[in-house]
Amino acid sequence: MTEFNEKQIEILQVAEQLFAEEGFDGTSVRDIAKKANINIAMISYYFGSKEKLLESLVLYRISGMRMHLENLYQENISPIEKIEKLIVYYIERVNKNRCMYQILHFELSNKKREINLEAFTEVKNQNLKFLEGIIKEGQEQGMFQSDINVTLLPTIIIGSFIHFQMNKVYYKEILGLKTEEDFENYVLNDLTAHIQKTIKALLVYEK
Amino acid sequence: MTEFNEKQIEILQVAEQLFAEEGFDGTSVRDIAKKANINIAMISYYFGSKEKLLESLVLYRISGMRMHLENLYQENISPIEKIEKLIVYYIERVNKNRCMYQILHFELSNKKREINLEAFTEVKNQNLKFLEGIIKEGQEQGMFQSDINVTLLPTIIIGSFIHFQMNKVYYKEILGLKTEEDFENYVLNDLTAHIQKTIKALLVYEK
DNA sequence: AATTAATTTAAACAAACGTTTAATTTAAAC
DNA sequence: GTTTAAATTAAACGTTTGTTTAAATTAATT
Repeated sequence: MTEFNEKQIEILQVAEQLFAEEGFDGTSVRDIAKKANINIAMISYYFGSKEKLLESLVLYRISGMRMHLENLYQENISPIEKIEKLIVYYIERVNKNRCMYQILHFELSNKKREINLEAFTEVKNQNLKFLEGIIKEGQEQGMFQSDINVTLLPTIIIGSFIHFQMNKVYYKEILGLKTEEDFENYVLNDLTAHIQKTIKALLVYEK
Repeated sequence: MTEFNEKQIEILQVAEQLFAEEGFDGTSVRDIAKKANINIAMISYYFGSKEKLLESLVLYRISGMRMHLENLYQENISPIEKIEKLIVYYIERVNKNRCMYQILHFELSNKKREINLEAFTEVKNQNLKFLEGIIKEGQEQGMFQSDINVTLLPTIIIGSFIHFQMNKVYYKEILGLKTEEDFENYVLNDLTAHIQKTIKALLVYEK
């Protein structure tokens, strides 16, 4: 993969923020150029086109999304504690890459552009493998139930988190979270704890 | 509220599909006019502008989104069965209004347009009230735990569902769902059951 | 110091955008 | 049947869009 120089990374970061806030089609190359303090032509010069800028951005971000779970997997703690930690990792990753997730969320369901998501699929599959390992360990120790749909566990974790973020305005109002800080704290404490509790409950729940 | 005539509803439906598939900014009034077999000027004539068309669309759809839960609430079944049914209702509603949810999901996080979502908030709050009632009933009967964060229950239900829909391509591949029908069936059977199980587990889970 | 390559610029390009106009057709009211 | 209103049309409006050009500047190489 081609590396990006400082100027290119600056453009990528500005583009990421704008694409997330205004959408890809809602952002013009002039908007990007203005915010990044560069000439419009630099976008074509460096990336080829606006669409290829998006492709570069997706590639650039996803390559840094891999979670490093090897250590967690081998830690000498109970499977239930591993699950708790894993959920924190999941949420941290989605939270850190909020903008990219927002962009992907839209692009995934947009019929007019097709972006290569192999790298993203690979990351997800790898995380799923780790999760499977932990679940299996818990099942062997008799702590978790046997009929667990592992594929749908990250669905709950990430889905709940993203839905909460997307409906920020609503949740801020209904939960009485006045500042951005209040919201951020709620996400990292209450919401995370709630998701942890949910997954743990599901793992030990018997019909 | 002003009623819409047949022609207007036709335009609204076409616009809904296109906005969901290509995004608001990715859809031109010419696209809408072409697909609806009308002249471009008719959009301004009927709705004023493209933005006002979106406003009309949101209003038109959300007014029909209210779930009618009065009967469910009074049915002579256990709280746990009520929860199961309620989840089916939730999923049915989101599934039926998939396009609108997709549009809202994007518009909610788009900084450049502000759409009035009072009606949507009202619908959500009302559904939350019903849910609260059922949870309370279950708690009084000693079936549910006492420390339930009711606000975050729909978050899990709707968030998981939407996330699953958004990542359709990925899940179709990983779950071996070949046709659209396979996918739809998985959603209405497996995914729904999984969400039901998750919520039930959470309600009875003791630390 | 001279030459080559890489970067940056302002200007121009055609195409597409949302909206408006003024003329025409259709429907309704009298 | 005439008049008035509503619906529909093609054409044009001024902007904005993404991209390209060719000239100017800066950096790297010899």
